[in-house]
Amino acid sequence: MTTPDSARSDFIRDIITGDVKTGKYGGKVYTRFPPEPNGYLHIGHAKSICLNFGIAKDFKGLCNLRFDDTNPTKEEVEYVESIKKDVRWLGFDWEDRLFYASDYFEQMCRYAVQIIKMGKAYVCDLSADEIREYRGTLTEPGKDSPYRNRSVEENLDLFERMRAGEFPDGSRTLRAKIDMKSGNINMRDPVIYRIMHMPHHRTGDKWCIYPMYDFAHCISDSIEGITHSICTLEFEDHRPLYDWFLDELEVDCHPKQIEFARLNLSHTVLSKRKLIKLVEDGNVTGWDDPRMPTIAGLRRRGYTPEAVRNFCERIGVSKRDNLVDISLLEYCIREDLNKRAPRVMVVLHSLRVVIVNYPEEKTEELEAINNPEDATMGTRKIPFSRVLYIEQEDFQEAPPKQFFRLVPGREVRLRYAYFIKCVDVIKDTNTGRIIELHCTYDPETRGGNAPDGRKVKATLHWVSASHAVDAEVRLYDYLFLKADPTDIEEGKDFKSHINPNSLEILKSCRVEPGLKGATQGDCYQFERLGYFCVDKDSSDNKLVFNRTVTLRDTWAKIEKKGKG
RNA sequence: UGGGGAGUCGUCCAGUGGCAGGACGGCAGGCUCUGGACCUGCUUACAGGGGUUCGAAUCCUCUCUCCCCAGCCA
Repeated sequence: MTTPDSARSDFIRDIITGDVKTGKYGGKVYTRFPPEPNGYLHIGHAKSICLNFGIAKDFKGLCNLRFDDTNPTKEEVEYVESIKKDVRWLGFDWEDRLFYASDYFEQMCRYAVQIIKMGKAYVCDLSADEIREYRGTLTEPGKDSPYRNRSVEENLDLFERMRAGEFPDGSRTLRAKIDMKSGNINMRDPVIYRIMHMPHHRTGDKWCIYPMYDFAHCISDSIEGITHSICTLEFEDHRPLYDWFLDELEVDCHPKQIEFARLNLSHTVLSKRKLIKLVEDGNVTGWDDPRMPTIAGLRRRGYTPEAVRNFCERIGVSKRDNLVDISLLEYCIREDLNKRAPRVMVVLHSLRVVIVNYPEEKTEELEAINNPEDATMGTRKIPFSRVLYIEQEDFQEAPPKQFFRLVPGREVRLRYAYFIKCVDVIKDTNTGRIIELHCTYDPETRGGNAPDGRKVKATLHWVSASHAVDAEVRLYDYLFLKADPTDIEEGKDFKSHINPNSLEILKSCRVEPGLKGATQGDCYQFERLGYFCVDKDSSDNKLVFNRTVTLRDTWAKIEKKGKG
């Protein structure tokens, strides 16, 4: 309990280690992940989840899941369910510690009364606009509300009647009496309760006043016995207020708030507002669109919890503004899938190949390795016959020098099968388009090796035409063309950088027969192409795959360089 | 121009008085029945100026740049 379990270290763990050493909080460590149920979780939340649950684990403490549900106008049950699902999927367990800020409304109300009695809070009749005017600006101090000096009795009475529902929305607020001249605007008599005649997803019609974040959050933390309240940088100047409430209330548990920089990921956006906009405007099909950086989107895309957790570990934690390159995320999923994904052969853009010296009716079963990284995954049989499909881009009639795949007259290997040589290119007489290739095979090279030791430069993936199963494959690309889509020109919005080609649907791909019956979530490496998983739209009649990520593609780089 | 934060390779994170390091990316090789994986090497950074010190990314000081805050959102 004195040092973290793992070697992992960051400035937050350092602070906590210090607190544990000095015996602060009795040497205990207790954290919480406090989402507001007003949207789906995204990879930025994953960073926070890994941090909070990870710290609890490292220090042998606990971490609660708590919904910060203090604003009934934006929050929905759908979101709490999705959040629970996503946290669980990421691999974290809150056990019996599922809480809601709304569980504490009664206690918060008692605390509010206590602060009023101390003369440190008052009911204010100013309108929202007036409060804004009185607040001053960043450079000018605010001025006191005319209601600031109401008597404790009057405040108590008014607050009681606010709670009883006697006043309309927006007519009054309860405010902390702190300092209208503070350089920190959060301390200029912040609102702590507002009137909202609005049913709450958990408390129903019980309340018509709801506490504000600053009041609710510190109290919730305190009630739960949180020791370290970890949040993002924008709450840094809320910390004096967090501490003010807990000091005034003289609570037993006064957690330490520590702020870290939120994650920014290149080529995507991570703000709930913007993500909601993408969903609502139909730029994506929903919160779980595989292009979305949401946990639900990543899951559907084929990301594994291990890869996401690993990513969160690798990006580290600090207080600097950051823009993490999405290539790191891709590296993490490739690293994971390379070890676990069975290999399989699939042709995306098919080109017909006839092996002219192979018997018409013959079919043979060839043995293929399921995963060269893991011998325990065994082998499988794949059918070979006279007519095959290969990838269109694996053949060129007039190739550049570095192209070493199939060309007229050249011999290449069909993976796990035979060496073949292209002897004829059949074209459509009208369009000139290549329709099929005629090749010969060398029977001596069965399995993929030549007894005479001769080598070929390329190995192609293929599928036997008569045995192939049709499938739809969805190829995804970055949602935004620019690394930082929020970096925009005057007068434009983040949508101006959206990638119009972030989704490409391939309707008639040919997959090896063994893939028939693959079920939702199954992931594979399509050899030489990338990692793919079975989408939820897939059915027995129609296979649908999502491309999770391509393989590292050296050839694509060479090609690009040639063009660029 | 008030308050609060932050500046280290292209990117992210370490280093807190003693040779600036790791990861990703990039580049170049090796190996290979996936132009994959794996292996090797290389590239590149302490925002700037003063000062303290035998010695400074680290301490002091001045400056510059960037981010956050004026919701009855969180």
